[in-house]
Amino acid sequence: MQDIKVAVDAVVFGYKEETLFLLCIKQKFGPMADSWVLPGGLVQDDEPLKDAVKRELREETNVELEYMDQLYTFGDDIKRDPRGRVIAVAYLGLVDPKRLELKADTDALDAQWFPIDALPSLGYDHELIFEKGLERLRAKIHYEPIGFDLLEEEFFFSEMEGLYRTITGRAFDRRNFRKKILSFGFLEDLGTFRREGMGRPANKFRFIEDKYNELLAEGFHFELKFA
Amino acid sequence: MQDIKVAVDAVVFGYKEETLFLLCIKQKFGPMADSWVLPGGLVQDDEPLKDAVKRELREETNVELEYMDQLYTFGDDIKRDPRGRVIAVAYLGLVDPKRLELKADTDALDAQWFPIDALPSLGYDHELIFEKGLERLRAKIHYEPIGFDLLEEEFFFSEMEGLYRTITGRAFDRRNFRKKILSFGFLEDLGTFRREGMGRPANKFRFIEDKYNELLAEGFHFELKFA
DNA sequence: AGGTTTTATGTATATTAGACGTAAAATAAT
DNA sequence: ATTATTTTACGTCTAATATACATAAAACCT
Repeated sequence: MQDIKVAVDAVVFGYKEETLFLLCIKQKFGPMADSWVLPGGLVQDDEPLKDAVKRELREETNVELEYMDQLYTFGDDIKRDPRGRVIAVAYLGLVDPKRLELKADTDALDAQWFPIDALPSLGYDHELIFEKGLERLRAKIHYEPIGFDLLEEEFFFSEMEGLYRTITGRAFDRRNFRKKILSFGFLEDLGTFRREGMGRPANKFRFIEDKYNELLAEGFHFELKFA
Repeated sequence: MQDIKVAVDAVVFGYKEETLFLLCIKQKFGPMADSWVLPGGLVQDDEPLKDAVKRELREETNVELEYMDQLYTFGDDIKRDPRGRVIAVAYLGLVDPKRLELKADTDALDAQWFPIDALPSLGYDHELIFEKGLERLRAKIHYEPIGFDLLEEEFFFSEMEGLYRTITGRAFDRRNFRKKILSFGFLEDLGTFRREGMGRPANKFRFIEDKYNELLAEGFHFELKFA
């Protein structure tokens, strides 16, 4: 008779002011009580995996995410959980943190965004899971338009630029970047807006998902390189 | 108390003469006895996931694969297994079928390669898993040099061409394809060999993994497009 | 009014992708 | 044995794309 437990964990990234954040909770119960860990927990017998992550995320952080991507299943290390054999199916989520009201809910002592270069030490093997999530994010940014999930619905081009610079860690030419993105044709130009501070006013843009899907159907292939 | 079982399944592709093959077994026991399914089975309590797939593959088909890639974890459909809640961690493997001696081993009635466009109907949700594997294979062929796992150690360029034509389903220019691949610099030219049948004798080539890894370290990025 | 900052747009050049031409080395046909 | 046919090998020209770089416009600051 098999005795293996199945858990789900969420690697949720947020972006704000040139910084990437990871969503963490302080655990209330169990062997890692008072440690920071990724949101997550055991799957219920009659619950699809993807519903389980969403539920845990809601219960522990009050964050609602309509869509998360399956990231990786961690099950090679027999002792990754001190309580016994547990495999974890990890999911990757992206949000603009301004859209969400964070609060430690029923199942957690605290919930907080940490800048990824100033993380607390994480319990279990969750640093490994985080690393895998970051790696995936950095890969995906090149071939899927996921950046828009991390920005506000309406954004200035320089904000998008900053996001890509932050995630890739590379400097690139603003003008060529803008030209490239606009050439895709899935951004709507919302016209000029005053910005706080100095400089010429800038145009805001919005990602048109329908247009993107239409392009995909025509064989379009999103791709960005940052030499 | 959670009651979920954990299984592993293997999507193993082989290539021969312009055809892609899928490795299947005829199940001996259980609700799917006498059905064709993917090799796989329940994970043992003290067994890493990756060891479990390799073990099942060996026990059921006599196939030894040193490396398999995690593909996807199937756990959203509560009733994917009629015996109860089972989630399956699927792995993707690639081999040159000529290198392996196939035989139904202890745990299977039969083991066989099927051309992917002439598959028997598969038990459980294994057609779904196969589809996911095929999709991943077709994606990977564009950005990782996985083709060489499916070819013999030493191969003619036209064989590689046929493989890429088969997997992508597209015609492309032989001359430009060859030029592109050779420009990468990870193939060793083994000189000219007589071929059976007509035509000018051709050079054999070999994939130099060390050279490829060296290139990766220098920032090289494998990429092929088939417009 | 002149300097600074940020945005908007354009152009010239280098690099790469794609289309295509032809010769060489083997077998097959007459 | 000479000529076609098949397959490979190698090269060239052109179009498309990426990269580097120039300049003007619109705001704020002094």
